[in-house]
Amino acid sequence: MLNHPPHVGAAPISRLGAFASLSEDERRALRLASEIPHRLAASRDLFHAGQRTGGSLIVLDGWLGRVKLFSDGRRQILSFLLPGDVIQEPRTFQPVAVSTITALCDTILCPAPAAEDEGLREAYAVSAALDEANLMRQIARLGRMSAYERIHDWLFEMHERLMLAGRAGPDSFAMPLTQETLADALGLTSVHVNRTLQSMRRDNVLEWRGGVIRLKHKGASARATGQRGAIGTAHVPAGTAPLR
Amino acid sequence: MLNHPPHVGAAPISRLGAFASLSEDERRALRLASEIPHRLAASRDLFHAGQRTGGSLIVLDGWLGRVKLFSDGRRQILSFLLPGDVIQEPRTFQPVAVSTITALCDTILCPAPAAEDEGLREAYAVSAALDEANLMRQIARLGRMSAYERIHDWLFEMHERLMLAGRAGPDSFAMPLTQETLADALGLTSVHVNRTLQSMRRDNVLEWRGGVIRLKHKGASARATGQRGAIGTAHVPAGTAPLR
DNA sequence: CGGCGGTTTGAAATCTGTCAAGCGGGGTGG
DNA sequence: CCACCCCGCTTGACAGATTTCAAACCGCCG
Repeated sequence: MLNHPPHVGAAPISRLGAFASLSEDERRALRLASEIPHRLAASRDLFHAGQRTGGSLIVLDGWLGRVKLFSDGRRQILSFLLPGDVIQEPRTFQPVAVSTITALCDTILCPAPAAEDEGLREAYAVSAALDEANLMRQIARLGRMSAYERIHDWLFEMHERLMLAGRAGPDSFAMPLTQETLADALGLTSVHVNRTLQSMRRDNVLEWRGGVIRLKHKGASARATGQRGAIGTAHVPAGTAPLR
Repeated sequence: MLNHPPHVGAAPISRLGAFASLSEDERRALRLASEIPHRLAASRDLFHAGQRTGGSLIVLDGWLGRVKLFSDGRRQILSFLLPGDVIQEPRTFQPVAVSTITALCDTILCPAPAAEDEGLREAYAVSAALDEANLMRQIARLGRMSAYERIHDWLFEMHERLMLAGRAGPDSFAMPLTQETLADALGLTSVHVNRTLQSMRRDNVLEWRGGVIRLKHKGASARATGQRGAIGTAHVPAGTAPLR
């Protein structure tokens, strides 16, 4: 019982319930599923060990990442899986797995109840659509944003998503990742992530202490790196606004 | 009849047929659908005009791109839609459209036949799975590859995909895009794309004349930009290999 | 206390972007 | 038919962002 915080099971209901109205049966199914949690220690791979569960999974606690490793050691985190997120069962015909799913810190997962009814079915569909939108957001981030903008945009995405799962305060959230991991997600170097974070602290955009990030000026927008002219003056790019 | 080359209708059957075995009925449905083509002129948006077709579409000819525009003019092409590719009907509950689909050159589309049978259903599913894999490949490309590697990897992806649609030779394909467009896809500047292409020509990696790209050394791997050491010595990163 | 992982800092190298100008082909209109 | 223009490709010089390499610092745990 004390194994994990009491609210762990709440994330899926909070998130999926925000996507579609769930029947009492469906909520119960989610609650039941969360009673049979699987633990995955930091830096362990999902699906690599024999732990094929034969179905989709839901993240109850901790962060996972879809990771692509290069043969020379470079690493790119393609996407993050946060509490409440659904990990779809890998399709059998899927072309050779392009990526692995790795626990970025200690995590807890549970099986995703089958969508026998309307509510869950829709919730899963919305969840999948959001996942895809987030992949695209990640592409835009890597392709056209400066380091400063990338970090800023990423922090807000994480905050929005954690809010959905009921895992974030109005302007803060627990950040379990290392700067190096962040760098692997944003296509940067840990050194540069560090420097950029410092400049954000100087700009009074955020605080990061004791594993908790606090975003300031929630309304205000980001300042572009050090760039000048057309780009430098202001704003987070359009469409970077809240996704839902 | 002479409106468009005779083989235009072949792309969908070639590509989807490679994903699942299609019944004669299904092939006929595809052939029939391609008889009612919609044209979309270069730089026009899909779904923006009133041309909601009420269903999914298939690309018969030309290239489209899923594009994200920033308020300050920056542009990122998130993904490409080539002949034979399926454009899924935008879901109604989809969070505000993050992207637009734009014709990158003159294109021809046709409605996608409903998947009433096993074959097409699976073909569409595989197609969607591949699309997702390609999004991830794009993320890895933007996040961890040098300009030289990005272009190289991208060219090979296009070649592989065009092969599926029967639209590429064993080592060449028609390239309808401008270097500027390529830059918007790879998160680079047209100037830098130009210089990098030249260095690839010097390295005898490719030829690009008269709108046709010829890839040399198909087997051989890329040389990293000008980097030295661990990375510079060689190879396209692992997993960059053919997807299927 | 020593070691370890993660964070900071500094200085220099390199990649990529910016600005600006020239070149070249293809199409259009006179 | 030719002048002209527009667009896309090229080139050069330079500025700026990000990486690389190396070392120091810090909190924490055994």
